[in-house]
Amino acid sequence: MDSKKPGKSITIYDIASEAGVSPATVSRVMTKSAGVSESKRRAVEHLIQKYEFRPNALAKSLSNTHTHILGLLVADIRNPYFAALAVECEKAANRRGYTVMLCNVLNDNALEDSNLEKLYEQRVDAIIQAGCRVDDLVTDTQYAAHVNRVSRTIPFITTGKLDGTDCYCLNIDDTKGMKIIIDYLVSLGHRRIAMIGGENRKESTYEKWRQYIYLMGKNDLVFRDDYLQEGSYSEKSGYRCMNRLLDLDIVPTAVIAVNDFTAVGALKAAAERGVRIPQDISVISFDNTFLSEISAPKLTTIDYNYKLFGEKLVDTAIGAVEHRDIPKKQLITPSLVVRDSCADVNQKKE
Amino acid sequence: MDSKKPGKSITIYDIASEAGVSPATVSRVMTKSAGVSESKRRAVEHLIQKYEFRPNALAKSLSNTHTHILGLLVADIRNPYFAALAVECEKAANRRGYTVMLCNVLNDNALEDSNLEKLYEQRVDAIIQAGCRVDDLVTDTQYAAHVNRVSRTIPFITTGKLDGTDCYCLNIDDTKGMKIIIDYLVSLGHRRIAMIGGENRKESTYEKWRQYIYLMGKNDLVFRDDYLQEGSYSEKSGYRCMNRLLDLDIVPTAVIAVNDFTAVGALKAAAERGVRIPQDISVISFDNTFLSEISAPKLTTIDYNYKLFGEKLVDTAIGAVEHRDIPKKQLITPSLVVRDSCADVNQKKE
DNA sequence: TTCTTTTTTGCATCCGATTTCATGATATAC
DNA sequence: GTATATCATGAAATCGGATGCAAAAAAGAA
Repeated sequence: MDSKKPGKSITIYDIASEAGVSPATVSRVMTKSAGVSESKRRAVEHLIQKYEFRPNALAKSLSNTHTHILGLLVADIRNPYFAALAVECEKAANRRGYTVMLCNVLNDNALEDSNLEKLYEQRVDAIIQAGCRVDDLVTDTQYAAHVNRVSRTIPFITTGKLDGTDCYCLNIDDTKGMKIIIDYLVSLGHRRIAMIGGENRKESTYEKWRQYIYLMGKNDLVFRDDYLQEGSYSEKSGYRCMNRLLDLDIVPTAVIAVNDFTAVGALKAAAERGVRIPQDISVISFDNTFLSEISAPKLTTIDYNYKLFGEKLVDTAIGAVEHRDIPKKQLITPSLVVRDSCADVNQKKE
Repeated sequence: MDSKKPGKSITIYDIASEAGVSPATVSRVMTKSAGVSESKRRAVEHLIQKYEFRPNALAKSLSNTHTHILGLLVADIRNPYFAALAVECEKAANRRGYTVMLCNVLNDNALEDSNLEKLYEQRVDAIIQAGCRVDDLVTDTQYAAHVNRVSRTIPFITTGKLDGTDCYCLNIDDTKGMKIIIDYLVSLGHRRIAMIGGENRKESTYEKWRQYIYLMGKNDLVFRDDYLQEGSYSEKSGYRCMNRLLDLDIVPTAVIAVNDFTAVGALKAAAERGVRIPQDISVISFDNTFLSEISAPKLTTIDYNYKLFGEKLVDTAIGAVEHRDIPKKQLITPSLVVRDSCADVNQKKE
């Protein structure tokens, strides 16, 4: 039957008995705590090497009530934005001796709830939530209550706002991001600027729109309702929105895409209709995922500084775990990455 | 100080004492095991509801020696291929009551080793490894030894081959994949077929090349050394390889890219030089990630059936955990997804 | 040498579940 | 009404480490 799969792993008790010491001493060696004589320490260490002993993390966590695991809930890891963020979180966590436990929400509320419970049952030290329902403009109160229950025992960090809960919020400063974009386009001489993609129920998109409209007015630029094309976050959506813009009587000279996917769709629509980017129309987007590097032309885009973002997320989580005094709200300032998709309106070259 | 962060979660003991029963009874209710009177069961269930009691998974796992967690080591989750696979693994695992613990190797051997140890310390029930060193043609013997030690106690499933270890291997049938491609191109009348991208030290790439060369001969097609352009797996590499092909005296009529990234690079090179895809040259690739959907034109590509792949990976893992009789080697048959990047050579339309 | 002080060491308990086993309570059979 | 089988229940051990505490050993002081 299970001829060779007994595979019981060895324990500090095994080491202890072979070394002729107590399990407590082995434990002290493992945790490098003081008060072990040099001779016994060496004896124990030798056996640890010999058997390649690796302590059972479950037992460890059970006894000292922390797991050194951070739960990370993301909307969908297949989206390069979340993948980039998740990797940076994992790196940052690793550097600090923590592990990340990743769960995908996949736009499924039931799955989001069950993942939340799973992380809770695993007694992760903190939960970081990026995307998902937390980004919705109007907080689902039942969900908020759910989060509140969990966050009573486990620190909760979110990239949304999640009103009515006791969470740490860490956001990208979308207001500033949009301002950087508009300033840049204005500096290139653009006056007819459109914006495509996104859903108004999403906090960050809503903020971008609001800021877009505000800055249109403030800079005395052309604002038309049909220059703000609502959609979603997909390439298809960008394609559709861009086509609608290209059908207008007066076509904009610059298009802001809500994210890289949308921008890629816009590029495709333009290419199909023989509209040259950036000579005829400039395109600029948010996210700076690898898509902006591989698209043709490469996209000028707002970078979220994933490394810093991930690091702050993790630091906030760990800080909360260690009861340090962490601000409840923090903002990350984005920056502009200039590539090839924007041009000066006055230098349209043939 | 920690004014409101005591947050001790409740236990079966708390429930037991309030219900006036023993912890054992509470446990029986939790695990839905038989032998609890209806009255006590209801009393306990009521308290579980009331306090929203969630059992400590650590304690549970410690006592019954399985965690219901599957470790998943991937090369880099930012690569859409791994993201697609990871999500399918997670879904499949969830369906079977398991959780996935994901770790990125990020092309860093030390990180790969430490992740392996971390998963071992967590006592995950099984480890699935996709990409990483396992895909190397020549197995690093030291690494194999390392894996062997872990796989003594934890079933190990890999998408590579990993000679000299006791692992379950689950591969894509690249031989068949290449045959499907060549057959398809031949059916479209192509005779000058090139192949770009990949590294010959990677098992799956090596197999593709070998099969490509073999089928060139078998089908009596044009084979030239410079039609096989070695590179890597990036968009940049595809771009460079494609340019090299376009510089040749006799340009191929079809190009096989080792993956979607490479194909996207090839499309970009072609576009820049005014070469139309697919009218002038057909491009076909492996992977079928979302890139093949958003590229222009959309890519005809080999699909790996991520759902089935993830499912088999997870089933193999769980099967091994449960000591069921699982084949040590399995193959997944890929299929062709026809989109817009290949054309019949005889119908070059102006 | 004897009395302190300091350092080592192990015993025992805890963390929070599961599970075996013995016991007491019920139900069924004769 | 007694004997037997069935069922419900809790006490206690277990999983594998961490750690407070007291005892033992070693080191220092007088």
